[in-house]
Amino acid sequence: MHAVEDIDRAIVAALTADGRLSYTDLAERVGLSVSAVHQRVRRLEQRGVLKGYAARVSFEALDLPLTAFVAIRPFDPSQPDDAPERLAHLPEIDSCYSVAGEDFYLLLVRVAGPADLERLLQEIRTSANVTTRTTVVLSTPYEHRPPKVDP
Amino acid sequence: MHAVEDIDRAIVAALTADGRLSYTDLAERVGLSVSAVHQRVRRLEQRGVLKGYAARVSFEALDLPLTAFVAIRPFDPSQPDDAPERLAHLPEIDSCYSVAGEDFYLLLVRVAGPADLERLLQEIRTSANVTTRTTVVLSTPYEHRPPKVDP
DNA sequence: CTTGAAACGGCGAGGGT
DNA sequence: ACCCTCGCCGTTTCAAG
Repeated sequence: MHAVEDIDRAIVAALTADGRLSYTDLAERVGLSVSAVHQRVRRLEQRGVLKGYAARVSFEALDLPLTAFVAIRPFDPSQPDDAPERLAHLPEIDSCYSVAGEDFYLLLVRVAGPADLERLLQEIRTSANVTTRTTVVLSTPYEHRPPKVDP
Repeated sequence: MHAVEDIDRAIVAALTADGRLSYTDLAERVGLSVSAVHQRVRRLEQRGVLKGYAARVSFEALDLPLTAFVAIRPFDPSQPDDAPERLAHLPEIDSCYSVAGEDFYLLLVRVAGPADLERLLQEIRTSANVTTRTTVVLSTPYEHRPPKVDP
């Protein structure tokens, strides 16, 4: 997978900050014609550099004000480790990271409150046969910042 | 901030999965006219339920293949705790969570490789006067899944 | 990469239930 | 209050140079 350079980086940076930018705006921002920009975006998409577009939502507004990290490790390490697939059906799980260190996976979860968190933890433990260690998020100073692409 | 319900939930779910859906597609998906959907989306945006739109990028393609979690706590807990602001200038930091538990903050960072991670950790320690405990991410089974909004 | 032209979608006005 | 139809205009998209 090749690196991205020059104008493409500017396009990626702009779309990362505002995924709904029109090709017209994008074109005058990078100094090319609309068609040229359109073509570059399509190439970036089919190369997998741009993987898609998503709306940013307020989890508070969706009644999911409680965020937590859940570190998990297998109850029986000799069994096959398929925790991610076993947990994929739980919509409260935002992300699943396989990590080095004491734990096997780190989950980022979003729930309505402590009661739902308790229910979710029990569900995680029984679904994947794992133990959990949970860290509650108190506030989020910032999240999902656009990566630097200009250097 | 009120809860979101019925049709609005469907709109949010659709835009979370594809932030570039046209109002035409959105309209036939939720069974309303284009104008009605457009109006609802604008209300959701100005109520802050929809906070914006962003392109999803491949961090590998951007030469940031190494992800890690960095737990930090102040070297001197008696000093004012302004770590988030002190670290905000570092573009490698994707997210900053204030957490309960042994640590003060949990950072999600993305870098090009171990050498850059080392540099970043030194920068974090000196910028915010903190100690760090780093967990390297080996792989990411899934990330940023759309929240459930249908029930 | 650019121009140019056709098709499409965004977006507001006005009226109806 | 909410929704629909209608029409204008900007945007997307493709063909040709």
